[in-house]
Amino acid sequence: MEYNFLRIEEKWQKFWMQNKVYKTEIDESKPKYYVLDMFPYPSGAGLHVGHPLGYIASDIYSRYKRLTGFNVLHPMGYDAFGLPAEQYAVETGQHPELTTEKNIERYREQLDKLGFSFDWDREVKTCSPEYYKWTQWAFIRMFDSYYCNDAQRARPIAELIEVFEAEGSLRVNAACTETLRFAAGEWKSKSERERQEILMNYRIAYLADTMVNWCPQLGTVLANDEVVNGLSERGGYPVEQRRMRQWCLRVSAYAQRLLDGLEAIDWTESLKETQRNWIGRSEGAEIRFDIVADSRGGGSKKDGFIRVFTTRADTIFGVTFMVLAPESDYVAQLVTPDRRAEVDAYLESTKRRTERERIADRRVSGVFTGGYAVNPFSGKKVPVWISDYVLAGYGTGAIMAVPAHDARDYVFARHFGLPVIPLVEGCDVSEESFDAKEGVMINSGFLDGLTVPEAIRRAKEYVRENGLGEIKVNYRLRDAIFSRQRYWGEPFPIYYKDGMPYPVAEKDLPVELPEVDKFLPTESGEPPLGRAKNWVYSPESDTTAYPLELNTMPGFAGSSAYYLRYMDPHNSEALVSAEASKYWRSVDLYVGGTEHATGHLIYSRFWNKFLCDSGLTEEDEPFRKLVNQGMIQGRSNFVYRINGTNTFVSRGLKDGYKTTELHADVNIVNNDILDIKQFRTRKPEYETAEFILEDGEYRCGYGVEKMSKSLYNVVNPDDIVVTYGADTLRLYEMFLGPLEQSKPWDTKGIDGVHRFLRKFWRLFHDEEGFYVSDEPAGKDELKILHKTIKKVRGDIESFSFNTSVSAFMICVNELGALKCNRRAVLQPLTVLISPFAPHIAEELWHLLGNRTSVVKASFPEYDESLLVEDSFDCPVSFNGKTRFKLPIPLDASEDDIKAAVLADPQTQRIMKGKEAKKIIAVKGKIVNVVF
RNA sequence: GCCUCGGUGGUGGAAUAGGUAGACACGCAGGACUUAAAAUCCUGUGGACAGCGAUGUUCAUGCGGGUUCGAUUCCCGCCCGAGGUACCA
Repeated sequence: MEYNFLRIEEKWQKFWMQNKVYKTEIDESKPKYYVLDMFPYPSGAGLHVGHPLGYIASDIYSRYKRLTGFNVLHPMGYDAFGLPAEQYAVETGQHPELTTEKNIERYREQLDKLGFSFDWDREVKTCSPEYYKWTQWAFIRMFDSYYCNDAQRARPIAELIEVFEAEGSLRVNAACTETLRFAAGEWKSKSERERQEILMNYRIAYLADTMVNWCPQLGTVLANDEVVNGLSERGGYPVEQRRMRQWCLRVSAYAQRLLDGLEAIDWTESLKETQRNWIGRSEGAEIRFDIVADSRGGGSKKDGFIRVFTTRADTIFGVTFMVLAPESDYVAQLVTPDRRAEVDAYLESTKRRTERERIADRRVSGVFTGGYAVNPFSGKKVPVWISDYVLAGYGTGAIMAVPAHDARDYVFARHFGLPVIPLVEGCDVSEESFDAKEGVMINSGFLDGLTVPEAIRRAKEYVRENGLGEIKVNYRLRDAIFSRQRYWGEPFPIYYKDGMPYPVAEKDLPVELPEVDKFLPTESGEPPLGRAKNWVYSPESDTTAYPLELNTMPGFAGSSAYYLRYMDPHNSEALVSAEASKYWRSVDLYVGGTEHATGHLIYSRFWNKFLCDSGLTEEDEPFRKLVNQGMIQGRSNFVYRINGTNTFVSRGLKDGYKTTELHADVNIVNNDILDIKQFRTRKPEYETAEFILEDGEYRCGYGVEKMSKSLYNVVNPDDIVVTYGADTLRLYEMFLGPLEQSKPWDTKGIDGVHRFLRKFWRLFHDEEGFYVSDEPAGKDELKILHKTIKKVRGDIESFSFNTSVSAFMICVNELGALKCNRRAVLQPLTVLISPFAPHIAEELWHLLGNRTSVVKASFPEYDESLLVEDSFDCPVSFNGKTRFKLPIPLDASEDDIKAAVLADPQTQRIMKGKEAKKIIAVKGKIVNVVF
């Protein structure tokens, strides 16, 4: 009987669905295990063979865990809000909900063909109101919370109000935008609006005027991780800096916890490192430089000093000037009247440059303010400049410049002819700065003679002891900008009263996305929600219709807590019930791509920590172990058209001609040989094409590129499933190489895996049909089986699925050679392979006479005693080089082994009568003779 | 620039505690079955040299050193590739 994979796969997919074989419930009698895939954004292009790679791996692991006695939660859903659907809507007028729904259907169809063991009853879609109700709910919790630095956790904002009422803000140590100082009496005398403004300074979800990444083409602001090299991640449009009032999340309050949390989780070192870089902790000192009074500009109103942050307090004696960011508040204090015109011109010119231009064009620019400040260590007066190489958003937006020991300051100093004072003995600063933290200090007063690390420590102590500033830790991580001027996203549960935002009552959630006539901004420049009719809210006992927020939430809002919702997806009372949260706790294994390292994976960890502070989640970290699957790239094929003709020349002959390289659809190329007949049908102009062949064939060139429609290298999983079956596709994707590694898809190797499945099938069949023998298994057969069980168990635990597939192939080849058809061997082997190739396993499992699904079986154990040999083919080496193998009894002593080796005629031939100087015998491993 | 991970046959890749380098598969070559093709099965397959031959010799895991009886594996210094990050003070 033939292996009819199409019939088998259809049959069992139907069976699994109808019987809800993969439905999961809380079961206290079993240990839980939570396996999660990063849910996909359902794009219009559908899945290509690269997408399911991670899903296959996680499915294998889930099935394995189930077979080893775990209650496995393995859900799937859709990250359904997003820009492409909205842009498509703008172009076509179709509601994004419709296109999204259509795409989801298509995704589901494709996924269903691959035999995944998802519990589809738990499906979530971020765009459904039942789901985003809880995104909105979490946002309100953040709005109603502040971060207490003493307790290192979020607390209700009501507690903060109590403190303000009792004693004012002086003893409050909370994460905030600006440190405010007021007494209880002052608080009490403030108006409602003033109080709300003060509280906004502390809320974890807060509204603030900040510098944001504004993308004019997209008409929206973007978070830092959505900007790559000054261009928008989506679309690649220029991004500029703008000051706007936006919702933000106080992620920076969690910087240290996000950093510390990395220690305890099982992620790859490189991913942790990426996050550490992104968080960017640096230890240093914040030092005050007094502004020289008579140089002060007219606009001086407050402090009279400039704060700077530095990690190199030791270099303070080398400060020859200071620099302010153009957007810095200090600018107004320092500009002298005679410099005003020039400074204004400079500020104007920097404002016009986009971030991209600043990066691309690093020419030195700057302007002197006319003002001076005093070095608190040396008492020396230094000029204060403005330049766009200092960033407003990091540290204090002002720096002390030490040109001798900082490359950027050096370039600036040389350009404007400012002095450079070397501070390290023997360093040469004639050509470039000396940035290394090594050497012995000079020209540095009381720091002279200390090494650099000693000097850093000493200088920081001096700052603290003399009240010149404070020792401080700075983070690069900024608060997340949480507003988007878009339609297709979660609406904010916020309304405005007297210009101040208030949260919608919990009972009125979700605030559903309203209908609009067009998905574009309004004529007055408001976001698309400005077009909605009746977009207002009336809180209880107030009949006034207050306007609702016009912005929507960004893409990462919906993906930040979806793993919690899967635990209890239909709960209308809570994001997740206490019972479900206590049982499932957190994700044990998370599989997905690295591209989310500084986006989703930071936001999710932040979101989870916030919910954990409120007692809603059990674990501080959401994803205990994370595996990054590599990208499957496309393998493109090329044809070479001779310039100015319609003649195509084969790869091997193309060097004789001037040709243009064109993509050929990989689906009409086999082993790099072009199907000319099909090629002619692809484009009208190809119909009459001529070909210069080699050996009667047209050979294509190839290259590895991203898998994309426009490059004609997309391979569709549906096509593979039809020709080879889902089990073959699953095995082949795993066989392709290590999971974490990126690799090009090349269909030609798939035959080997398909052949293996047919051989496997044949073990259970003779000419008549299904036949297995009930005779006891032979020793050799059991040994093959148990060797494979041991190998596959180890491989799955370490995610080395590629070598498991090899182990299966070896096993089936060896059993085939023995003509093994014993049930005692084939039954456990069926269970063993079922995580990888579930359809064929299920079919064989039933043919073997089992009534239940193979999912309910137990993963086979191996018997070590069967694997032990009584003798061992010991490799014998001479001077480290292995020459032959000698069977040696395992119980032989080392002396016996040495004697046996020396007595062997082959040894005598190789040594040609020479004396052995030394013999090393490692039992069970090797013998090495040195002569 | 800094950080992380890699570099093994014609190709994808094995070698999961320093111990037979190249498992398994693709491709290729030869053979069997077949009127033929497909499918299937068998054999060979890192390079060089020697031999009719079984076989033997020798070189090989990016390059150069080191530790070791023995290094793809550990250490030092380079080269190359991929990814992350970058006026972050």
